[in-house]
Amino acid sequence: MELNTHDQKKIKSSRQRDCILRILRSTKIHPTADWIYESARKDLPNISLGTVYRNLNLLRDEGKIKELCYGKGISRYDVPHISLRASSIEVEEMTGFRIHYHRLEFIGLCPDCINRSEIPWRSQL
Amino acid sequence: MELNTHDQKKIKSSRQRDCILRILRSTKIHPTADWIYESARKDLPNISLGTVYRNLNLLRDEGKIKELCYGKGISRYDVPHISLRASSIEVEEMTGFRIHYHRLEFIGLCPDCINRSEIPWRSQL
DNA sequence: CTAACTGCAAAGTTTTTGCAATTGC
DNA sequence: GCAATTGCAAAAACTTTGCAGTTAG
Repeated sequence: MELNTHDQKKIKSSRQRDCILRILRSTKIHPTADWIYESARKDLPNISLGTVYRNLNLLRDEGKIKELCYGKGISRYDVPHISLRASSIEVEEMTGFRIHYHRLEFIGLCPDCINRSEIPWRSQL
Repeated sequence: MELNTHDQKKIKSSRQRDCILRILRSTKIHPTADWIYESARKDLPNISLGTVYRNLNLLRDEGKIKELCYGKGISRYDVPHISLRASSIEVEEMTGFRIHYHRLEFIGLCPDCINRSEIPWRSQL
């Protein structure tokens, strides 16, 4: 068994995939596969749900879209803790606060500094 | 149709539920329902997958556990953006930075201030 | 006692996949 | 042309639910 980096098949365009991406880019909600399917059928009445799933997976693998996930499906379970994945709603439920906004910062090295092995932010701590 | 706050049934203990909670509290991974089921069968060979699901939902409703969620099940899709759910790894992939740590803040009203309708933090903006 | 809980199996929901036909390059 | 893509339908994967029997309080 060999790993061949040339195995990746080349992607052709298709009206179905274009339609799905257009739908995703023109909505503010985080639609489900089924919502996308119903939406796409207005343009392409014969599109199938299987095609929607195949294209969503393809677009995800390409990095063009992100797959989010809510409380259904293959779920994993954990005892409570505040993590990066905590949502404002979860924080509200935990604290009784009414959350208005949040701020998320990532601190690290830029690509140049990684190469120079500098740690410029450490002196600020 | 009336909403009766006394409708909530009272919870009895059960060996099955105790076992599930014990498993969750003694592992560092985020197990799937099926992993929990297989794990629980070592103690209770006759436990059923349905019981595992019922108890996980019950414990979630009680707030004793959190349901997490990875790339399967009822998924929702979105075009890329940095959101609360972005992980350090995702940020690294997007930016080329090497992330060392992050900071997450939630800003809002405490329970008392909600009642007094004060917005003390607004003057700081 | 009896309401909550259980195991089992069937049903429900969401996603993937096999296949023959179609389409983009 | 030929590989990528599609529609369709069947299968797979995951979760919920109905029911009759069991159990905790």
